[in-house]
Amino acid sequence: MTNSDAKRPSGCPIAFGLDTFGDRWTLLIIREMLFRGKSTYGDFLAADEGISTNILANRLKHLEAEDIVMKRRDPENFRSFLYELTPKGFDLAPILIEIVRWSGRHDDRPDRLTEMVNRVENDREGLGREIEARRSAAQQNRAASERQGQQIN
Amino acid sequence: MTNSDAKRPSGCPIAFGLDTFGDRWTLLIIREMLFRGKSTYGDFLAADEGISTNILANRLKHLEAEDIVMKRRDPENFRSFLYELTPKGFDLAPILIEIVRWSGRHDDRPDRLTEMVNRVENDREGLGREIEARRSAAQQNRAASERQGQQIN
DNA sequence: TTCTTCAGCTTGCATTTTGCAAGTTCACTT
DNA sequence: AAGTGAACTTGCAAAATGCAAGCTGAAGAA
Repeated sequence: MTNSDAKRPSGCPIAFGLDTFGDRWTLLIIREMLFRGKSTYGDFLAADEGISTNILANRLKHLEAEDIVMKRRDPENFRSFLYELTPKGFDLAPILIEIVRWSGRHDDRPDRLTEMVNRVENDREGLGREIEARRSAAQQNRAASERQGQQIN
Repeated sequence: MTNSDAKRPSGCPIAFGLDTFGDRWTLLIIREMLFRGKSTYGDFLAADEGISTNILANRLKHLEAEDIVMKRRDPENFRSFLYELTPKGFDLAPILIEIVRWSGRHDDRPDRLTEMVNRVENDREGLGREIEARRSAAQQNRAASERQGQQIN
């Protein structure tokens, strides 16, 4: 789906955002990339929530079409692919961080994990640097791929 | 749905948030309340995106169960109801604001409306005050309702 | 050079969720 | 007593999701 065939062409930026990443899985895939440095199809399949393979394939295709992720061959393992966030994808970080903060305040289940919440509340700078590092690494990779005219399929 | 019967009990705060408000309609309902001061079932039905009545009823029930909205009779029109955000609901504001900012940066459709984006980028303080005003008005109303032991159905 | 494995999908089908339209209830209004 | 407006509820068709099984193409093993 590109921007022009949005399901809800209401002009509202909230609606636009939800049309782009507002389903039950997309932000979890982004989380894997942004906060956990994951990058392969198998990584995403292995995430705790158990996304099914057809949905994952569908969402990755959608995210590529939206220019939120880029797919390229893994230069170290040529039968695998790497999915990496674009700048547009990295820009989703503040949204995810605010979701983490909200959940940290309002999830009162006894067994909730607080690692990510603690990170966001007590080491926002460190987290920011980590994400920034991933962002510039991704940029290096994009540049390198372009230099090599790298094939994608 | 209460916190304890989450669809994805992974312990991740992102997953928790998505289980609570991560469908295609919930945040649009919240938007009507938070940014547009809307409060009735009819208001929500009339929103641009055209939510259907059964889905709306379902989501409002869910939001009430999650303590994100409260429902009470309209004291000025006793056959109508008012849906108002709780503090937990108001706390969603930063998430919506970050979605607006992201869309402002990345929605490049020619006909996109920028009113809300402009507001967020150029009058964040004014917007903050407006939301804060709604929050304290809601608190007054909750207090008043409790004083009167107001019935809800 | 064929055989196996691994990563990344695609396909088929049952279940669930969504969307649309029509009908119901209850509190007023006339 | 009949009518109207607001807030739902119900029934059913269409779409999305979830699960399991199968396919494909690159690498490494035999």
